[in-house]
Amino acid sequence: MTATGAPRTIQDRALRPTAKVLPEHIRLNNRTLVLQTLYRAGLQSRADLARETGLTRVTVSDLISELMGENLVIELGQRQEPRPGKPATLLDINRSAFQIVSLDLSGHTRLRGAVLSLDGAVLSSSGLDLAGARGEAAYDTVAELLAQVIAAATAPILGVGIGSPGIVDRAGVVRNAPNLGWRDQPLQARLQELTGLPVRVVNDANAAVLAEHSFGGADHDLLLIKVGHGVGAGLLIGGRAIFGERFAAGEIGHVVVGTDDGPLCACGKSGCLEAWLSVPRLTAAIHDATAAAATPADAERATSDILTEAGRRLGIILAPVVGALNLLEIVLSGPPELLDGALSAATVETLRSRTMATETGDLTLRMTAQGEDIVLRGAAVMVLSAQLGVS
Amino acid sequence: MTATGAPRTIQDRALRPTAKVLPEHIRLNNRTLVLQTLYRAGLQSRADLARETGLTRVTVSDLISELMGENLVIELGQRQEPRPGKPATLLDINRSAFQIVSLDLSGHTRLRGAVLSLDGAVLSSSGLDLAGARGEAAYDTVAELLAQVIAAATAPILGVGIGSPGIVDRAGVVRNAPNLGWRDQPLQARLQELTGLPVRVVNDANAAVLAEHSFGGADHDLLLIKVGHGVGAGLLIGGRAIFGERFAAGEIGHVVVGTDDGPLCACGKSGCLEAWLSVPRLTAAIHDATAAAATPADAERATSDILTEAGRRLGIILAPVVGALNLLEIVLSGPPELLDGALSAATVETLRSRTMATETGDLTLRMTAQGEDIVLRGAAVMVLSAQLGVS
DNA sequence: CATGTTTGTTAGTAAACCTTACGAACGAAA
DNA sequence: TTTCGTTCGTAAGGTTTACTAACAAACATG
Repeated sequence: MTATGAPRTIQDRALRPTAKVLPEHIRLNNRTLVLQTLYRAGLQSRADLARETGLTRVTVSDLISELMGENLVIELGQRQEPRPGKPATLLDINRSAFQIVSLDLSGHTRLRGAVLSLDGAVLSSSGLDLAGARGEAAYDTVAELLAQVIAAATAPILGVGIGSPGIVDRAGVVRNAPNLGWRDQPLQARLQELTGLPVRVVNDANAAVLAEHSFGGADHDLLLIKVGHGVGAGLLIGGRAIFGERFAAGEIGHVVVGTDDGPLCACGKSGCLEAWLSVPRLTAAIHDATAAAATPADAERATSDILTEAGRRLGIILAPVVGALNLLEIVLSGPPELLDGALSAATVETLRSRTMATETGDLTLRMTAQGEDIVLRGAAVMVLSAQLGVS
Repeated sequence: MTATGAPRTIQDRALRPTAKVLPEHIRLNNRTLVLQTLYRAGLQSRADLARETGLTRVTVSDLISELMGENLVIELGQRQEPRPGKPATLLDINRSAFQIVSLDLSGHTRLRGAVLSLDGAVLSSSGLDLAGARGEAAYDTVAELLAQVIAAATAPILGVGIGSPGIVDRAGVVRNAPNLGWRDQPLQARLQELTGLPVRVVNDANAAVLAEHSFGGADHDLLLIKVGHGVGAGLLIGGRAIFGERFAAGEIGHVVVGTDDGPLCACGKSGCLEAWLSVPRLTAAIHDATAAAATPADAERATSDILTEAGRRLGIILAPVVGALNLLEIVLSGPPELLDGALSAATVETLRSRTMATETGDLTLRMTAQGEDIVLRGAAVMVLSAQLGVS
């Protein structure tokens, strides 16, 4: 045989096969493919799904009957458009049959929880003050909030998604979360045991970037900067979240910015990003400047200067990341009154001036449209992805 | 049904299914799995492969007979170890049946080519001076070198791998390579047409990082910095190369370092990484300092200072990337007399001092062991991956 | 009212892996 | 020397999957 006759691999599908594949895995893949297609577009007939997925009508029918048996898909009557041929039976995900429970543990003092629809809409929400609880007390507070939210659900719960600050591994163990006083806290396993529901625990910034991807119309490569009590990042490359070898990807709060020192940080270093950009630092600086200002105009100018400098610092630290990953889309999440103005303008300006113009010409930086629910919705995406393969 | 009864997906296998799967895809996956297992470990029996892959002996036998029919696998007699039972028939990839042709176009003035074995060993190599050729003339030079190397092969050629400087897209079109005077040069398609062989063209730094991964024992997450006439990076996350949305990932040469200006760069900005770190800049600076030095000791001290500062600059620009991606392994490729000493020591020191110590404590930075053949071997990895699914 | 089109289903086929069973070849123990 | 248990590779038959082909139902249109 000739060399050119050497076989092509499924390289486009998965770079290297890491496990054997059996016929039943085919079924799972195609089943999920159909579910995903239905989830994204909604209201389609079996024939539509066949055309969209490339499967035959026969196979789609078979998969749909399986999904209907599990109450995941329902028929919604016949299509009304006047067309030749037998009218199509419209299908959709049974969007009201299940609900998702999400918790956001990233608030410095207050934990939030919500019941969400399968579409990611917040149906009801509640909160609980952490009241300085740490360690096991913090866990108890989380469990109490979770019980509250579960009780508020009005349909079977598909699963529980939780966005936690700190370093969270793939098994949902919170390796380190200083604010909650947790080290190696097996939150996912404990809550799964406690509730009997499927639970997924992820880092809050990673949850946020998933929400932006699924509900914010973001592209496959996306960097989300979450500014709050601390500063963290969530990174999506090729539609996949990046976790890092020690699950600490996105932990850029304590990376030093620039070569001219800067404010002292709680971690002991000078000029960390968090020392420039965290909400407490910014509000304190603005407060001080406003108090010292002679006129309202002076105060406004001083405020703008502070935000511009913070934005510039963010741009300085992001420039190498944007260059190395060739990122085109950056999203900011946090208080819009701080981020959405002089700060983000300075960040874009700094990024453009410090990277190759030809590559960053179409770089976009914007605020998230998800508002404060971004972590809750991202945690719901994790549940959808884990339970249905859909997102 | 209950929510917990909702089906699990193949999420661990592939985040979201993007295409239908047919029975024949199973075959391809398992066939590649067997080939890969054999490629990495070598000299195994069918029963060994069955145990290793999880497939049954029956299936492995069937796949092996298919692979033997394509001359990709051969039998090598019976295992000699005294064990109970029927002795095993040892198998291996037919490593001498095919060879790989690689080109490295990243040299500023000289193009290199080589014939490699399936194991990535350089069997013979040759070179051709670019002699200032640009555009179509540069293409002709590449084609001439390729013909030379192909003629030197002593077995059927599995494919041609090429590492090119500049921005290369997934189809092997060189979007922009200033040194060669190429814009939107469809190098892969042209050379494939010309030679009738499968051709893969990738960016030189991306090829290098693949070589380090496959032959250098590197982990799944890896950043390779290639220092030459310019400075580029290749990035591997989860064992997959990162290309970027505009295929410009790793183009960090013209990202500005620090907040204190720096040398003027050819691109017009001040303080670009390339202005600190490229080989021409370093050698010129060292030359000047040596000439100005009063004593050999002064010269040595000045040289060390220059290299230390360059290393510090590299550390400054890598710190945000290392933090954002939680990288633990960085490899340098380039002239060891410049990189392997004060420079890399300063880079590690700077990285440690500018990122979270707890996360970068086990960060390693080292020179590549691949030497100057790194791009050639990486290009060969591309061929192995594309043609056999093996690497 | 006949015709063509579209939908969803039924029946049968091909491909892939699996389980079960078997002969061949070997070491160890009776 | 013979018997037994082990291991290897192969053969036969079964299961799962999706495909092709064919068809009835339901509709629009000329």
